[in-house]
Amino acid sequence: MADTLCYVGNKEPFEYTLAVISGKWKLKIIYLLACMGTVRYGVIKRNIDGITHKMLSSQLKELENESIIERREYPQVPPKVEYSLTPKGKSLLPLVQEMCAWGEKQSRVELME
Amino acid sequence: MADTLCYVGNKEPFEYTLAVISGKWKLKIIYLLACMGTVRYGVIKRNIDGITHKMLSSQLKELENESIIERREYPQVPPKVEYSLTPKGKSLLPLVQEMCAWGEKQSRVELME
DNA sequence: CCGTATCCCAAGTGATACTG
DNA sequence: CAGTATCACTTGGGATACGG
Repeated sequence: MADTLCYVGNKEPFEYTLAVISGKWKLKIIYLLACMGTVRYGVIKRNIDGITHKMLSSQLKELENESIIERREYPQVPPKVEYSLTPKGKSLLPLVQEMCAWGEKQSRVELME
Repeated sequence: MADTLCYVGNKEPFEYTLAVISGKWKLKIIYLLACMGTVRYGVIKRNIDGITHKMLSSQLKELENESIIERREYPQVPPKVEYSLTPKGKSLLPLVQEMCAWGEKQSRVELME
């Protein structure tokens, strides 16, 4: 089963991905940006149920540090900041799609039982 | 960008997957079982760095409740318990593979920069 | 509007011991 | 060996206020 999966003595690829996407809200943020493209801070906040100001800020900053998302600030008053996926972030789209596909499949399976 | 991803008013598939795989150690456990097949409790513990007895127990139980893994107990002394992926768990393999592939790709990208 | 700092509580987690 | 219970503690993260 394992031959194409297990990197003997080299679990880094999997661990690396895990490190990037783990974080209470990161995948949700990535998913949202994948769906909505370029969006303002407030829009993200309103679309992620239950997230607090503090958590959104910190998660966005971490994703930015990992070059998954891009932060664009407009020099105006009141401030306007938009976030979007970087190329690296967009390269996560297959993963996101796989997650969607799996979730869909499961709901179909449940219906059949 | 969004057409194949965004389920307007229906984020359930993504959220459902998220619910299943989120948990501090779940993906690591799934990955390990994907690599090693059927393994005993103690082997899992020894192969996941930093996990405690309590955490491993609770995460295994949750994954079992979600039908991702199967628990098989042998009626002997001392006890022997083996865990493995269920069909539902195995259906997560593409996701795990995608995570591995992405991690690999990133390490190559970094080398080129 | 967006970001950060501070305070503070409680859920989550570790250590330990006990049971089957 | 595998699992559970208890207790104590750490720390994630919520509420709030202030700053740019």
